[in-house]
Amino acid sequence: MEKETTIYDIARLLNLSPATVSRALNDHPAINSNTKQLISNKALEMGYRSNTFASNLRRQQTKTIGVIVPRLDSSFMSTVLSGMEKVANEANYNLIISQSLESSRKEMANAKTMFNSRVDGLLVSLAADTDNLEHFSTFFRKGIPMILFDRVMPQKNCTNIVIDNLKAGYEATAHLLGQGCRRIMHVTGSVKRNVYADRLKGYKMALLEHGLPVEDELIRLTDFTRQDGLDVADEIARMPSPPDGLFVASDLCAASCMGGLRKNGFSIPKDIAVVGFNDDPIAQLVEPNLTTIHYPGQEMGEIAAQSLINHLNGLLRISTTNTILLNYELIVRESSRRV
Amino acid sequence: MEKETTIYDIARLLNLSPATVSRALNDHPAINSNTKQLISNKALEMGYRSNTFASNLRRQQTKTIGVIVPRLDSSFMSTVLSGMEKVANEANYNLIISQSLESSRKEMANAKTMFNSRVDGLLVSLAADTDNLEHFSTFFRKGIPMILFDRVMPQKNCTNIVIDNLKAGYEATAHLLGQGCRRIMHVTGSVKRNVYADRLKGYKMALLEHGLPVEDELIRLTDFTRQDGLDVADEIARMPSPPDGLFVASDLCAASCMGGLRKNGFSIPKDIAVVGFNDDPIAQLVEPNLTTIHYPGQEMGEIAAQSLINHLNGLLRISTTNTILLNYELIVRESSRRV
DNA sequence: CTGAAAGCGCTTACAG
DNA sequence: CTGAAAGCGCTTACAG
Repeated sequence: MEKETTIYDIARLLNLSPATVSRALNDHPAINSNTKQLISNKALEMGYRSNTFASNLRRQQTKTIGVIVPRLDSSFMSTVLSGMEKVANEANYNLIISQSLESSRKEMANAKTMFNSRVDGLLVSLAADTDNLEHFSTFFRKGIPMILFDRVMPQKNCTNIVIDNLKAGYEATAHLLGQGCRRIMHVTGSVKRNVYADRLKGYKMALLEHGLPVEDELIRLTDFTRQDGLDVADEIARMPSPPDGLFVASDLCAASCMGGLRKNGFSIPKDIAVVGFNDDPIAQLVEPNLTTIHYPGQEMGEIAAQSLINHLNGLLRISTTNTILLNYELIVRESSRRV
Repeated sequence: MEKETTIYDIARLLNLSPATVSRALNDHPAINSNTKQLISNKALEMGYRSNTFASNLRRQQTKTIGVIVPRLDSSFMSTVLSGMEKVANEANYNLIISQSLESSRKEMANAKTMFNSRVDGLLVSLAADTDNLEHFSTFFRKGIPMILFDRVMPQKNCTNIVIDNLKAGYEATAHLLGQGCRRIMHVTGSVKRNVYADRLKGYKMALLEHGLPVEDELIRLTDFTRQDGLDVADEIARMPSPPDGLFVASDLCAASCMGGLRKNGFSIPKDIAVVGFNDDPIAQLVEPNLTTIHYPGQEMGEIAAQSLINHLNGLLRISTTNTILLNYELIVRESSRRV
């Protein structure tokens, strides 16, 4: 194992001071450009690589961003992370990624780990049962910036990055109404989370606007598991007057529900039209293809990471009222096309 | 922003030396247990957090593991990463994750970044078109350990973690034969990759063993895209004597192919029985449910990370011949059940 | 069982 | 435009 070259080695060989070498390597304006050239050539030649730890220790920053997500193994989250990775990479930041597995307790533990890793900033999407942001107070006190994305919560000095879930929920429901549905069921998740609460509100708003009643019987709170989808299908089959439209706030769950409905003899979209949410790959793989809301995961990840990095570089302040809304899109496929 | 407490602060308040505080905090055996107690209480009280950068700089290690995968947004890879994260987290290692997007060029760039980040070790699954491991030679030279998983390549001093893809491919094909199929098509990916080459070998072996010919017309090399699946379905529909069995080395592609086949009037499994690979969630969401090979992603991630960490801690040497084989399982569902 | 001292590799305020 | 010097916060060989 060969020894690492340091700026001292370069300095010695070039009869310069380590200070000058350091400045040149960091493209400091005060250094003569010939000297810079000389130094960077030598550095290359000697296979020099900067020691991040020494630099971080000295600069008192880590060049690391912490990411806490509910789960890693979802198609949506993968695209988000992919976007974050891209941006962070380009800006020479590293990502520390951890998952809360939808548990507030694990989220707290993760926050603690991130704190001890001294991340420069935090990118968080909340677990299903998180009630408040108390466990992030250590970050707020230290002035470490945090951005919430997708599953957010209003918080002073904390940018929220979301789509307009209310409007999306409204559009999904309105679409079903436009296809002639008059009795629409909505399957959603924990209403502690903005994403589900807002979609539900949008659903209700669409119904009311069309003079239809909001019936508790037609609203199901689930965990979006495969089994939940099947259960909902069975329930529907047992109902005296089953719904003719179904809006599920998750594609995966919508897909399993469609399977269950078919087993129960329902024809989709004839008997019951279905709309999902997220535009996961699954939407185009089930039969009939699933109508859904396209959710810009990659973009959301990129924007979240970029905003945080801009803030860290002083290029953008994360202020009190800062909410970034991304565009979504209703994508109509066969599962809901009736007219 | 309050100042960070350091071991000097603790030492001063306790009238001890920083050396003793450092040792106590690291649970050094030579330190009196009362002193340890005293120090750790004080540290807690003062909200002390160890500075990893100073420690890493001094110890000349980074406590960081680099991970390079073909893509982040696959269901299989998510579970692998989830397993790695779990193990790394417990062992106080951080993960730097990057994706090659199936490109050998990007994989080289990633390797370079990892090298400059001075990762303690590397966990890699190869891109589709990678021909050799030259771009990792800097790591080999420096003695930085590397473990290959899933898409591997034989390499001195490099553990490979895989399932027996040949046997799995054989079983998938033998299962179709057992269901009465006599003309089986195989859709696979880049045969540069062991996973696809081996499954193909298994497929051929099963055919030969049953006295059936291996026909080039029945072997398709694809990228496993949705479109590839549809194209294969269309090709099948145009064949004078279409296959009665289909083994696709990817669930996602198998699913889109099933959709295409149905559009072309094929009934599954009656006209054509289908087997996929990986046991992605999609397998249980398509109709009919997809027979597939269950692939232990989470476990693979855990074992890869654990092996690397054990090696770094000197608990296990990654030796020349080290290949870890994980168990897989053929899961029979409706897409292939004919008897 | 505890301490003094050196050093890991950088960066930067200060001086010239 | 360049340098000398201090310091970031830890760890550890050596000494006692």
